[in-house]
Amino acid sequence: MSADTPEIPAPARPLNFIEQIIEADIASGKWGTWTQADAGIPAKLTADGKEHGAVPGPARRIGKPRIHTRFPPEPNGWLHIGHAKSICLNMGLAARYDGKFNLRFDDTNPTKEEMEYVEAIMRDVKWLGADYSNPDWSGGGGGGGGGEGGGGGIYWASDYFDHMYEFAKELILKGKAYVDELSADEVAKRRGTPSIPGTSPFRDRPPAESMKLFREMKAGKHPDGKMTLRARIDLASPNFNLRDPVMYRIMHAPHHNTGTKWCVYPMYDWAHGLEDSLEGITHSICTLEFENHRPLYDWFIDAINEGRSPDQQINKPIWHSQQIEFAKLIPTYTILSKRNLLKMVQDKVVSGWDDPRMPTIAGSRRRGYTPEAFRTFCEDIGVTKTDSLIDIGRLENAVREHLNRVAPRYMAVLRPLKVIIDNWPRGADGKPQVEMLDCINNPEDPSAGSRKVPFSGELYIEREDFMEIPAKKFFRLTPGQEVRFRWAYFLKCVGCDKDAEGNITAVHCTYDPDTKGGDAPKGPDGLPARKVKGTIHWVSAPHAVKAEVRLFDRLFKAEEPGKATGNFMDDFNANSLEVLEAHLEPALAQIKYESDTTEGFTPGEY
RNA sequence: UGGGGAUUGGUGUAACGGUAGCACGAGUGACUCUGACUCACUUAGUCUAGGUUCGAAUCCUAGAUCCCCAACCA
Repeated sequence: MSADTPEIPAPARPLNFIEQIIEADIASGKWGTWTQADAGIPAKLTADGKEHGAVPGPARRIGKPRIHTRFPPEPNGWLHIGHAKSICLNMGLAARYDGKFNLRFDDTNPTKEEMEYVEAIMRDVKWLGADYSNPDWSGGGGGGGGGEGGGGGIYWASDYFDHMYEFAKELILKGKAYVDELSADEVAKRRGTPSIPGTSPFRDRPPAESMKLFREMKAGKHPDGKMTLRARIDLASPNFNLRDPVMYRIMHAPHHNTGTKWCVYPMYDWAHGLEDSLEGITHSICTLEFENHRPLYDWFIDAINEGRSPDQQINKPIWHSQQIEFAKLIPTYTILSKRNLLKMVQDKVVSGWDDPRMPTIAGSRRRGYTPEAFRTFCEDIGVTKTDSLIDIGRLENAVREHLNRVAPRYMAVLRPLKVIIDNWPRGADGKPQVEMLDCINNPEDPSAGSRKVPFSGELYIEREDFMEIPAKKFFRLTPGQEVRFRWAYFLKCVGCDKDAEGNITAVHCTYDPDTKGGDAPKGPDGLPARKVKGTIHWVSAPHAVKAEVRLFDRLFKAEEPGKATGNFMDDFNANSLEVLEAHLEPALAQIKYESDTTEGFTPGEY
């Protein structure tokens, strides 16, 4: 990174529309540059009330265009793969422009939120690669060589409740907000229609009176639902979000962060822009359904800033972030709405939010998916404003592609069929001799090395790797055909045993000692003397370690569950889980029991 | 019905008045210590109808279809 060349990495693909906006912003200098003061993590109060000091940002960031994104989940459920798209987008932008990325909990509704979710979310965001707490975090990662990003820190909407309350009082004083005593039902009735304006008898209440009532609301003098604070905007607006939206409602409910300090809680529209503003977010990226809220987002900030001037010592204008909307992820063969995922967990049709079949990030992790795969996938599907249905196979492709590159290979037999090598040497006790063979761990990666695996005269192979009467183009084991047992020997099938019902119970083979290691003997020309068309995997029967293996199918049979009937459970796939007793090679079994990182492979865990 | 968005091969996404390209899928072939992977080739598209222009996916007009909005949810 030299001083005189642009820092922004060359795009590996066309810029998406948000990047185009950002490039234009940078060109115009819209958001200014990072200063010594704001390049790191500011001093703030943490959730437990303790203040921690400012953490300085890296020197390299100072003077560069200011790009600051955030991921603002409500902690009311576990993160799913749709959130992964948003996280990858936001942290990717921060990384690309060497800006900052905040994780912020949008915890404005204590009746729906729980610390269990907070912890799960932190785990998942971190796992995806966003080191939000490190001011000098280098995002982007290896391989593709992304830029360096910045951890902006972890934030809570609830930490801003005091600020929000003060701003609300300002709006009341300006006549831009009033306390309304209509019940929820009455508000709904009086909301009007697209052509008929809404009404409220309290709309012209004097500011002083609203102020008194608002203080009483905060002081806990009124029960839930008795009154609200509403923004005084436009009861005739064709955009219903502007028909005097509620800013505060009364909720006598304890909050995981603020305890019982508050009994009035801010609504999303009032809170969200302020959260972005207080954190100095430049680009507030959200999904398409908030497009109708953008005028309101802007209205609130403008309303606060009205009458403020940059020249003043205090009461300077507050930061005004830019909201940008993109289409959320809609994958095939699953559902993503938290409400429905919660229902599946509560109804126990899955084992929990992290059930490996769930479309959650935690479920994906247990299933063996990798963060790299998610990032590749998100790059692959792009960012647009078009509602598009994404084939879930594309995510699975990304996973396979990554795993194919890095995963060590072991052998396991899921549906065993015994193979007996008739000419394999046996000891005096009749037991087959054992030979330790070298098996390559990953043909794609020589540095992964090899392992020793026992081989003997009695093996297991997959049932489907043998056919007594072969189908056309069947290159595996069948009477008279020679195949390679991976990394072992060429074996030729000479027949099979059957039980009284005619089921095949064992296959008999002979082996060729000259093919040890799985290579055909070389002819005089130095080339292999003969070839086999098939290679199959195996485990040694006397050494095989038994394990329970769970095979996961898609949770839903339909491409778009619930589309036809409206009830997504109608498309639930009852056969989504198959439990097998499998036979593993000892090396694999060892790996499994030793490792606590290969969650998706631990026998007996599921 | 009112407001806000969207529409390019089977799917996803570029092209921002100047050759409709890329990826996935599919098909064919080659290669292969798993028929996987990899590689090569092929396949197929601008919602409709008008208009402006030398030239339109792109600009204009009209229409069609889909998504979002009338929680004291986010």
